[in-house]
Amino acid sequence: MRLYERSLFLSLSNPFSMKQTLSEENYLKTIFHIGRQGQDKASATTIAEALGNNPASVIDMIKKLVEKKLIQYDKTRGAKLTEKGLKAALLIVRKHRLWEVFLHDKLGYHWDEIHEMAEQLEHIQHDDLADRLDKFLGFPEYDPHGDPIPNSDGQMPRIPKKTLAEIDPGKTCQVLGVKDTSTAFLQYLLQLNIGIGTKLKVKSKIEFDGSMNLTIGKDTEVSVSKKFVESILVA
Amino acid sequence: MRLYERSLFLSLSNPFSMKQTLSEENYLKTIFHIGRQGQDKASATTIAEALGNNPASVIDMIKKLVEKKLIQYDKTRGAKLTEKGLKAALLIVRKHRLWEVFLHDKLGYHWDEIHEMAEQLEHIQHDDLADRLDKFLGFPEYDPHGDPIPNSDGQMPRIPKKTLAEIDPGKTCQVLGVKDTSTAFLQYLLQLNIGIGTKLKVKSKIEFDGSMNLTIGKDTEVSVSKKFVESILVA
DNA sequence: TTAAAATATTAGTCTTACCTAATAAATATC
DNA sequence: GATATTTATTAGGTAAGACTAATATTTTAA
Repeated sequence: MRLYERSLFLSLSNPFSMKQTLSEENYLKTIFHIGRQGQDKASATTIAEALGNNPASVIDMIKKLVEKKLIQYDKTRGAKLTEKGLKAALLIVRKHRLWEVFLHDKLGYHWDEIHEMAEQLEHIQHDDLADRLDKFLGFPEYDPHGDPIPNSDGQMPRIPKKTLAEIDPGKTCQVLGVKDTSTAFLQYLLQLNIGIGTKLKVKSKIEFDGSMNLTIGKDTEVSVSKKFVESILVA
Repeated sequence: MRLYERSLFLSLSNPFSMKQTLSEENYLKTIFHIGRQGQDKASATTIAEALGNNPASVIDMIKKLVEKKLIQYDKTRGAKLTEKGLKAALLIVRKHRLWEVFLHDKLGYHWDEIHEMAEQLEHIQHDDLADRLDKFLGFPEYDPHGDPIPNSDGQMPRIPKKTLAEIDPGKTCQVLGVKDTSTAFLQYLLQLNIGIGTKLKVKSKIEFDGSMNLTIGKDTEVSVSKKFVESILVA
């Protein structure tokens, strides 16, 4: 039996859930992502930074989302999604990642080109569009960046937690995903010919600055930074 | 050699064309559709009716579109797309119809369910998304309602002009498309089992009210109204 | 524990894209 | 051609969602 990250046995696409505006959806998604990063709390400032907005604007929206019972908010503890808000956020994430699979697998875009389009596509509203798309794509479990796709009940397979930084010298591992999905990083990976499934051998580790010497695939050798090795998920 | 409705040899997706807002796009699309219906001019009132807006709001937007050189406007002659506006409108129509093909052919939606989703999908912005989608779908020439899809140069195959109303009694014809894409009409057609390619035989024509008796396919007989026969395109 | 720094919040503005009500202009009808 | 009707336009207003500047509250650190 598969391990699931959480047990939320509610259909993400039930017709009773009220629709959110585009802006509300983006806030819910952001709060969801901050919450799941672990460390940070979803404070007004954190949310503002993530969205590139002013904290004052965030306060306005927080009031609106509390009003709509999509989040709980406490000045010191920050924002937290309610069951209803979580459901909405999971549906948006589900749609985002399914569309990324579509753009990558069906239209042939590279993984550094798909994020911006998926940001738009995730807001397309229709009762069973996500489910139809899911079926059409063959019920993928991970998106092209290795991020887990919530299923129609809001369940997500566990994400791999180990980063390349934790691999010992001499060992070989396989890329499962990335923690950083910025265009700059993805294009760098593309240039190095590293994608999901690529085998990496850790030649040596420099304790001084956390950098590593790697063998990519058969024989390409590169030296990469601490930041780099901490952004790659492996098994 | 194919006949094309117009000769506009400009790429619809050139990177110099400025982006429009969602609302601007909807106005351009509406003006395009009114212009191509033939009879009506795109007056403030006509546009307002088509969009379900107030004429006063339309005037505001007309000013904005004139300012942006997307339309020309004359109080008595109405609005007319400039070359730039036409290009923008054709791209929206192209995207709308391509997404309809996707929803119908790939996700298995019926033709009465796809319009609303395509209204959202047509606004997704990316340089070559339409072209990639076009290729993925096999360069379709018509959407699931029989409407022609502009190619990447803005060219469109001629649309069939003959309606069922023009077919003489005793003759058989084939459905090529519909002039009315309302849900009510499409669901009625679905119920009658009429789709693109369906063969219809005109049994008799009632001169009094323009209604007709038809044989659908092999043996189903129905009586349909004037409004009905004028909404079906045939060859 | 108290001052400095960081965060949260309020108040007031702005833009987009709508609206209503009132007025002006064009068209149609007698 | 004068009047009724329809259409166009202006003026002023609203809601969403952003902003800036000013103020209040927390948190951190001396």
